[in-house]
Amino acid sequence: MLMHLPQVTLEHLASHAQQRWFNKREVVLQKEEHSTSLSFLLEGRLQGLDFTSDGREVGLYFISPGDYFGEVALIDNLQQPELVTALARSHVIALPKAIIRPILFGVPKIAEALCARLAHRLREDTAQRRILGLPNPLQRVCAQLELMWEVEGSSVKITHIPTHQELAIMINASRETVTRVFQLLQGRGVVERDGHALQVVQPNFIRRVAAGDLDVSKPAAE
Amino acid sequence: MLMHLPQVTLEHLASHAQQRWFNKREVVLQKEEHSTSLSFLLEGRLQGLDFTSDGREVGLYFISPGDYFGEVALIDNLQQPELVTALARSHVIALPKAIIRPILFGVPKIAEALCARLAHRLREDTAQRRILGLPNPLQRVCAQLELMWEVEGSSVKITHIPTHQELAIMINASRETVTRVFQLLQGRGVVERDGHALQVVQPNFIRRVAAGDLDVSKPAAE
DNA sequence: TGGTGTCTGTGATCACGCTCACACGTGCGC
DNA sequence: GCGCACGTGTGAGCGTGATCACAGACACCA
Repeated sequence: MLMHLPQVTLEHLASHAQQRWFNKREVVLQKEEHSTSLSFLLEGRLQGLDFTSDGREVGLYFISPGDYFGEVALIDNLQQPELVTALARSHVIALPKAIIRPILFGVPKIAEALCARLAHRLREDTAQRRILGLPNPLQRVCAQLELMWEVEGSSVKITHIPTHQELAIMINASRETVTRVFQLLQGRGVVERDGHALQVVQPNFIRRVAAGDLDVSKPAAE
Repeated sequence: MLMHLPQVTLEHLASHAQQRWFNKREVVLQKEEHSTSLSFLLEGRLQGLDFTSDGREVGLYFISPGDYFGEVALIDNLQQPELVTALARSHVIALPKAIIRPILFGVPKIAEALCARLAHRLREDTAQRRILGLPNPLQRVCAQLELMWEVEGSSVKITHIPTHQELAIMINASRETVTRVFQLLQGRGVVERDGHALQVVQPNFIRRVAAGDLDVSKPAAE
């Protein structure tokens, strides 16, 4: 996004940037706080979350290294709409609002990149909403995994796999149900736990379950 | 949004605009179509919707007169992410992409307004997602009504109330369940049907149910 | 006016997932 | 190393909302 800026501007930005490490479960952006900066995630994993009016957690999105966040409040000058917390120890760099905001709308190329980023987030939200339409938690877990995995050659994996609880609030399921789904998937050798990563051994199985093509109960195709 | 344009540009736009009426249930924007224009709703009501991978409908958002839509595909030059259909006979005006796009990023004020609009949609999506976190359909219906109602003095109402089916897909419930909820609300005099409008007689009741403060079963405060 | 299709209303059934309750494992900090 | 807290695993029970299958209401059009 910042690639279109002249060198001198970049140095200007860099001199005002604040970097900081956040521990797991630490709050990176507080909800309803007044926006003070635009933040970039360099390393780790964050989760945007919110609460229902009756107090239960709702997972909104994950943030991976390279993404920036906190744009919404920066753009409309209103309060931060949701909470952002660290799922793992994370390295964040923040550009003060006063420095970055004039640039966002001053340089057309940047404004366009910003719009593209917002459009992308809207598409992601829609994808997430589609998952929530799935009737049972098994399908939802699989669809969520499909959204998160990274393909490298023939290997499909998810690094920094969230906890069952963190997944559960993304897909409107209870923690126990997510656990049971993982038990099923691991039992069939569809996925394998590997420290903080999850190896997806049979991506097609996941895909078919998510699409509802596969009846779960019997067909253990051993 | 277009208020910042000079007169001559407005006339230029107007001369290329296409207006059209859509009947109820007609498709206004087809999913995965290539974007050709930016559209404005002048009159009526539209719904953005999508389908899960196993084929059921998912309601995403409602569009009211004065809103524009189809921006996402216009911005990122990809396919239209979701379907838009008419819930009632609707009047739509479309500006061809070739005409409007250069202006969007050429005029800083416009770019800023566009960003603000996208940020607003993200906030709305979050609000909708919050609703989906509510545990039971009664709460979700009430929360949805709260999102949609318009306050005018002491009267609270929803004009163009969607059908039960259209509401059901917004809040992940079955049509029958929505019907039963309305039966309950009408039976207690909380809301009243008035042709295509819905009078909200006791907004506080709705609010309290949505927040989970109210136990539904007994307290008919007659 | 009848006729057709879309909406709404309602009962009966049943499986599914939430909740609660508790045990186990394992990592992490001290 | 031990201890504690967090994450995971698992059972039993129960409520609730999806589903199916209709009946009735209403609106719109010929």
